[in-house]
Amino acid sequence: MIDDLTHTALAVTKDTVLRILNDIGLLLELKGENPFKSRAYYQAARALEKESGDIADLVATGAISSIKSIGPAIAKKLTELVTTGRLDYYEQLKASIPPGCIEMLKAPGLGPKKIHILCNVLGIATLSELERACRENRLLDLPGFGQKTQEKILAGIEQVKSYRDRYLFASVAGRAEELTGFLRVQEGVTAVETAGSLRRLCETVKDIDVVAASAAPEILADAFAAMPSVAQVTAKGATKVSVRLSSGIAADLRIVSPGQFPYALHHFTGSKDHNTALRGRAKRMGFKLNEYGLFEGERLIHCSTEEELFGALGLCFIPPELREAMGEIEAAEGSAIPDLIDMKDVKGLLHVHTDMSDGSDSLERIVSAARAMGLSYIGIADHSISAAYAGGLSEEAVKRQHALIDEIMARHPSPHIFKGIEAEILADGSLDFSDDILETFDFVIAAVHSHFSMSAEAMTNRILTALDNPLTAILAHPTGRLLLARKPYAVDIDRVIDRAVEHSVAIELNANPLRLDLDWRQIRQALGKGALIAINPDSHRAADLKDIRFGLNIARKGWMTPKHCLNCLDVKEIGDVFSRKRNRRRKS
DNA sequence: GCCGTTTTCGGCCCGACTGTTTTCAGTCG
Repeated sequence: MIDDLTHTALAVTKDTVLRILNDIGLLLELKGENPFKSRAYYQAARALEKESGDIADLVATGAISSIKSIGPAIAKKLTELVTTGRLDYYEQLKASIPPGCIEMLKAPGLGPKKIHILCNVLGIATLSELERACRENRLLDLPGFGQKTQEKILAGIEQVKSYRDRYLFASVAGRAEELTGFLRVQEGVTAVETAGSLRRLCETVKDIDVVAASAAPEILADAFAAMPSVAQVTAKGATKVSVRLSSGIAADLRIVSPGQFPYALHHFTGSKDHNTALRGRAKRMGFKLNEYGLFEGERLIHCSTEEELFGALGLCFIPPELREAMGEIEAAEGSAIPDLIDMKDVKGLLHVHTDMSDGSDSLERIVSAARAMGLSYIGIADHSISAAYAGGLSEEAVKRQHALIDEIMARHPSPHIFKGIEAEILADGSLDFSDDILETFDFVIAAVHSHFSMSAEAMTNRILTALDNPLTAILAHPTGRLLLARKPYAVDIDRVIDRAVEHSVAIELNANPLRLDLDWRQIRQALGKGALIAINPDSHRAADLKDIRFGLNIARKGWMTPKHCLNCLDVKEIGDVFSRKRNRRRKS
């Protein structure tokens, strides 16, 4: 997806090349070009992604031309891009399409064809122009458009607008680290921390909040405002500097004295509701709490860390991710803050795609990545036969994959490879492979990927039916949401959780930074009902196994401990869990 | 734009749904 059209090529990495190829595909679609031409660019990106070699070497040696799906035209463009750092064709293409048209793609129900018509017939170039045209009923006369379409587009625009100026945690966390790294080495600085929703590990964030302690605040404020990544300084004073970075996100720096740092860090971490509750507690204890300190009358109660601040209020330390006014203060009072799950507790990863369906890395590469991460097992789960769009596995392909897994395990016993499948939950709740086939897997993940617009009642019954299948071990991404892009489908999640608990089906916490589904609020709810959660990467590249960290963030935010997590079981224990599933089917 | 034992042109992965049509195009996953 095009999110940064101001790209100026510096070092051309493989990721940049892939992004540009995909952008070209998208731009060609928006121009109304031959759809197979744009598909050729998407295919070239996919093919290149699977190549392990360095992109510069592939170009230098001419090996780029021998990659299937990269013909003479694309090879020439890639050579220009890698050797000069710029691709003229791409720049011209970008310049020929209003950025507003690209934003329109984010509205559900609007695709390249319709956008092409809107731009060329009505001359619409921005989202607000499109909104006005809808309200003036100007879409009704266009070929292929009607009342319903116009209403759907209007609803889509509302959705896009509501997501504007929000960012995925994963796309911001790295930038925040760069920023704090830069600030830490400035003159006079004694402490720097990210605060706000980012520190609370929220799934999406509005801006980057940073708190710094410095003996020389003016120098730090100047340095921050002058960072190369700053596009615009929106406010600048002695204690607060606000900027907009060239990537579009806003960043706020608060500068305090070293002695004020723990109070300010706590204050700017929030949440607002947590702060309100904590201030109330302080007041009842005869104190006053604000960003500058904890006071008894005029006297500052000295705290050099957040731990000491909580201690002064009769509480044990509350991890930032729990500060949502959801019972953490009461828990901290009774020293009942749980020992939250961590990467060190994770023994293996399930729900991993390979290049046999829509992943881009081979099984061997994924297994060696898992080995390098120190995992003791990995659970392969490619798409099943009905997921045609994702290269779902046929029965024959399943047999081939199982033979390959046996062969790899014979050579390398560790990590252990569990044979799984991400089976489609069809509209009636049945799974798309027969139970006889499903039984040949170690575990079955059941997933909804179609028919999203059912009624809540129908969707709930559909999922309950899938949970009733004795072979279902895990329910994938239970609400189907895509953060900042698609709302969850209508479903009674309470009943789903109850049934999953009843049948000992683990509920997935999908760690893909776009999904993070089940939501952390519902995780907490599920844990209360005794649910077991599987934190799954749903990875499509070997490198994406590391996305597990985003899932762990959300798990912690949902008060999860290792005992709540399926993949914190060791290889023997989880193998037993899977065996019991298959035995239950044989008995039933 | 890519590909090829159907080989230099003509096809390229597909099924369901929706809204628009009166047999189909666009979108989605």
